[in-house]
Amino acid sequence: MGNSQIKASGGNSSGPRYQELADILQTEVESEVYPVGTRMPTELELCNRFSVSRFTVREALRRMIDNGMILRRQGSGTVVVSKNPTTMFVQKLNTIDELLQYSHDTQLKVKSSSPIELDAETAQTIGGETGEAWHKIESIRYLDEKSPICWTDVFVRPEHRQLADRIGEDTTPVFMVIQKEFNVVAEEVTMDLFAGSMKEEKAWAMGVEPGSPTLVIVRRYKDKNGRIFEISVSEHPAGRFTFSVDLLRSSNVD
Amino acid sequence: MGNSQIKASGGNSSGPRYQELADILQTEVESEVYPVGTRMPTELELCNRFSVSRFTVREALRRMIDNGMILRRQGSGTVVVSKNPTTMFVQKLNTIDELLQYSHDTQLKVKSSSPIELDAETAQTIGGETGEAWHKIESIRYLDEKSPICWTDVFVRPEHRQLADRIGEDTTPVFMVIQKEFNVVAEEVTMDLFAGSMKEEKAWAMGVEPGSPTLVIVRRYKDKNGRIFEISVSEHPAGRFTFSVDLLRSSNVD
DNA sequence: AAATATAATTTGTCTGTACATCTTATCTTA
DNA sequence: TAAGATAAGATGTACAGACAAATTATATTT
Repeated sequence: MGNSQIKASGGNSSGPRYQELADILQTEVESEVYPVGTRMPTELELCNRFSVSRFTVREALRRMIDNGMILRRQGSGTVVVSKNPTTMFVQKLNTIDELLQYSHDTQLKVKSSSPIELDAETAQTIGGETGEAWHKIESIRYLDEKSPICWTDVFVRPEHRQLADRIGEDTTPVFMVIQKEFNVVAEEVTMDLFAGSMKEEKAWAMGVEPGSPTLVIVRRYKDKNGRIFEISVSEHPAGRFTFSVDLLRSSNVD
Repeated sequence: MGNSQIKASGGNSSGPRYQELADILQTEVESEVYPVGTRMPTELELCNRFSVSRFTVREALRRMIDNGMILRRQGSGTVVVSKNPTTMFVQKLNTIDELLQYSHDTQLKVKSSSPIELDAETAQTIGGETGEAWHKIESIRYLDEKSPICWTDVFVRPEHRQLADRIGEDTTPVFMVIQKEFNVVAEEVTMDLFAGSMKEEKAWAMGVEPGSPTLVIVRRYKDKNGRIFEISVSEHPAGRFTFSVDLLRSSNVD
């Protein structure tokens, strides 16, 4: 009748029961009692083994899902996918344009806009195929009239070239414009950051000596099929821009 | 006796009931029925209002916790902390040393180790107070015998200076050594990346021309009290190191 | 009036039951 | 034998009840 227990938390030692259970199961996965790739016991089996209710078992397993050790599918069962708990640090972004990290009142001015086929060097840096057809938009980002922050080359798919006109109208990031206009969603964004030196033709526009140090940031935006729909290459002269990453230890890791 | 319901999922339309409920409450938070800073109704009140069990309510609220809209404290209640669901992109790190992004077989060789008081310039770059007492460890990271990757200055608290001897013994990252030896945990890691140029005294050690471009990475490790227990400043000559960030759109955002 | 004890409130943990839904194995039939 | 229907098994959703633990409000005492 659902009221046979005497004390809810019979736990004598530390925290809640499901946490104890999660710890035990976690240890067992680590020591390969349940090797990666195999199936874990069913909920009912765990209930019997530990003499707890399904709630407690599920609560324990939920924690193991959160740190990426197991994977569950309705009807099927529970499979071990990783020996050691993943996701130790998480970077949270509150708004979508924290991705770019430029203050909201910077402005992008388009210098040129033309279709290109990737040469070997460009293909290398942006991570594409040589000869691939893209549309290249050269632009400069300004803090105000006379303060250029960075030179940015934006590469978009030829079928999206018409958005070049829209850039600079407001402060909306380019990939946001694409998302809205062409109904694609950035599921994954990859960023590469490395040091470089400014080439002559860009140097004068940025007001620095040719060959002076720059922070290069390459951003690749992928849709849900893994297809890259935008690549941007930004070159920041030394002293004008700092890229910050803030990582928090994920709380749901014990 | 706990068996009065006829159908478990009375949901006529779409998904599970708790998801519907979460959607409704989410909309209400967005439209400021429950403004940020105020308290949401109690579980029991929500149970009555929607004629559902506590399970369903808690399951709905769990989702709102996950996307950072609400915050709950036992005994107290539920407070709204954000109007719009946060965490749009999440960076997952599988292992703790993915933070450093050096392949596991690189080696750190200590050049010098001495106590210092921060001068104005150093205080600025590492984000500390001028005159503060730290222990500075100068080192170089090598891929192999003759291939230096970067110059790294590590700053640790004076009380942790003895670990300087341990560095380079194995491939364990410095902050991991501190965590083990002194029982502190890195709850937050902040990284700043920017462009710089290599100073003369370091340039010859790295085998590059003085003033050549570098990628500078400043890492700050904080414990649970927000106290910084390690700072490292790494300077990578151009072409030897790329820092990559991979962001995934968080799934639990509807 | 201030400090302390008590009660009420609210979320957290836990059990038991029941049915839904998806998956997989088994059996049946063409 | 292969395709399709059936049954069994596993996880998902949902209900109701009970006690635990933390917080807050109330009453009591000094």
